[in-house]
Amino acid sequence: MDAEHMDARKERILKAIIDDYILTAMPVGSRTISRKYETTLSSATIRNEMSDLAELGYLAQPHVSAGRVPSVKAYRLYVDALLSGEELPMDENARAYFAERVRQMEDVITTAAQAISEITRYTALVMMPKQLELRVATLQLVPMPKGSALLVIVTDTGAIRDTVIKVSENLDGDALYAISRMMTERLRGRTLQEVQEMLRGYSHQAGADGRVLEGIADLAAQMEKQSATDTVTVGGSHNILNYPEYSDVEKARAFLAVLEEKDRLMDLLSGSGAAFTVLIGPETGVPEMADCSVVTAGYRVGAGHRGAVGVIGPTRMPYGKVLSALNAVGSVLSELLSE
Amino acid sequence: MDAEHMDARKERILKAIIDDYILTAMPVGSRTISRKYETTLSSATIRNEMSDLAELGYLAQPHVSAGRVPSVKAYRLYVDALLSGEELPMDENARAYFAERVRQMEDVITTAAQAISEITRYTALVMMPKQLELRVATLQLVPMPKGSALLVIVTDTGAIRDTVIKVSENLDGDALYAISRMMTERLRGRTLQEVQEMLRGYSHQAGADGRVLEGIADLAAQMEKQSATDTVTVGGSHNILNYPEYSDVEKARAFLAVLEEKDRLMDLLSGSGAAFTVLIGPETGVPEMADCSVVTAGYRVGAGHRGAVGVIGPTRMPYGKVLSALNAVGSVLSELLSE
DNA sequence: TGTTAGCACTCTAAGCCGTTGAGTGCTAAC
DNA sequence: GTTAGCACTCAACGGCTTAGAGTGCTAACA
Repeated sequence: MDAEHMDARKERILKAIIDDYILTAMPVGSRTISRKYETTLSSATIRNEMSDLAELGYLAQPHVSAGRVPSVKAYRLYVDALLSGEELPMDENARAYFAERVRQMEDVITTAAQAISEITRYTALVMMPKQLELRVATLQLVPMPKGSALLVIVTDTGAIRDTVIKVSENLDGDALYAISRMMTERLRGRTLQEVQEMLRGYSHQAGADGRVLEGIADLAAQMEKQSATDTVTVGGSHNILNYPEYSDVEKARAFLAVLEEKDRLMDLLSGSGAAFTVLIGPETGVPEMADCSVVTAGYRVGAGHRGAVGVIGPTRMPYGKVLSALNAVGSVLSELLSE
Repeated sequence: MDAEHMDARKERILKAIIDDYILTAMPVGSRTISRKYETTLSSATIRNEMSDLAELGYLAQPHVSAGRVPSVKAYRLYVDALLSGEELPMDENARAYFAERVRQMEDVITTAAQAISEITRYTALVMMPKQLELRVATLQLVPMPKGSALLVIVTDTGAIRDTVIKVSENLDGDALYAISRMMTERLRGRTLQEVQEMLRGYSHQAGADGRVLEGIADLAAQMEKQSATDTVTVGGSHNILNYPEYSDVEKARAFLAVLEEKDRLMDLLSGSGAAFTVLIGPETGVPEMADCSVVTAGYRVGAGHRGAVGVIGPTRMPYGKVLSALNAVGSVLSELLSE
């Protein structure tokens, strides 16, 4: 039996099977296709075609008297067709999620994760790439009640971080501003790394309040630590429970446990660097997600740097819709973070 | 048949049954008690006692040939004994969780939720009470690259909120500080409500950059909105999957759905106002949590105000351990937030 | 009077059919 | 190349049986 090659009809039938399976999560029989999709053909004809498709490796049978289920190879074909198609449509209401609170990078990232998970009803991943060589732009002390002050550091990229430190009770707003000015003058343009080195040296000297110097060094260290490594945020983690693939609590637990391991998630997101990536089932390399696919889209953040947004859901997911959602959120992110 | 009254031995047996059930989640038989807990008594004797306890309403039988399961009344007795006992021990390593990042109130709350869920392996709730009448203490603009500035508002209670706003490109650090000083002078001591009213009035006038005024008003509005209502944070929500009570995905989903409804959670936390509260099963009034108990502990936050920390877990939970964990985290919170 | 051994009884959980129905593969006719 | 028809397979389901856990009761004992 020569395995026949794909022709247009086979492709149509395969697509119909995938579409139906995505909808129902149940093996698809020849009658279903004959009645719902290819009404001009009888179920027997569909059976012959399905048999060929099975031989070509596009369909699998859970058991002999069940319908057919798309294989990884089938999804691959399906997705590749999608990706090579014309421009992806853009889910338009994505922007609405960002209407209000655009504050810091972290907020934007969290909002994005929430937006994606709500739009798609799957688990969302958002990756923020590391930012090396952050340089101090401004440093300021804001007076607070009771001998405290809020230390704010702003970097050249616009990242903001603050912390509360103790200062002498007799420093008023003007005094704190004077210190801020002086420190900004000295530290502007330095990398976080340099700031720490400089201040650790100073701190034994006299001069300004030692606690201020220490506070600055600590905050710089913290900022560096947080920004020197890619971070990934998860949204809608328990959406997975909505899908019959994970109606077994054990499987669901294993899945959720993987979501806690940020480095494994990183591997999923830091794909080829292409605009879109789709990893299907075993391609993810994560056994606990054998029934899942990971769809990712890149977004620009400033010069050259790239982040990624993604979705984890059952292999049978409406890839088209997911891709447009990611496309939309990715664009909004590029826009917000490239300013 | 007169229902006998409780005596010391009945109480011991009941406690043994509860302890065993907490451990195993399986109906407890008379043999188990006779061998593991009351080794001097035969199973027949235990059976007689258990029969009495059942008649008194402390034990239930899933079916006639199964062991006994503690009733709500039994848990109540067990817990009340616990609560009226001597001082609760304090889980000592709770403080370790707060070692590093003590920044804003929100951070503390989130950390607390995480700490509780990790210590107990249950779902944690942390309630932060509303703060009416917040008054502005300081207001400051920190220069940022490219015609932006970071607007920071600090209240008399030490709450901090910031937002990025656009300002004229030609305002340097000193100019921004001058504006900050002026605005602080005018707004210090005003409630957030008043600030908004004043600024909405101004904004049509000339004077300072209109966008600054608008930014301040917006931020004040946001702060007020956030602080005017009790908020509740959830940690470790999917810990529930660890327990056989929720090995059914449907039940687990319903449970997780309730966790999203903050107002229902509020009802659980805003209990009697006692130091500790335990709601057992149906006492929670949440049908989706019929197999759960809610344990809460209050903590002080500033003058008079009270927040609450809590745990949601299966009715058969080690109440003693949970109470000490909550006690410990509550104390740390009181300490951190009363400063 | 309280404790215990013994025994009959009950009821779930687990395994074992037989049946049903969906869906296939193959063949023969169009 | 398409289709009707038919034999065949296999999971899912319900009914049945069995094994085992645990009870309640009774009678004997200290």
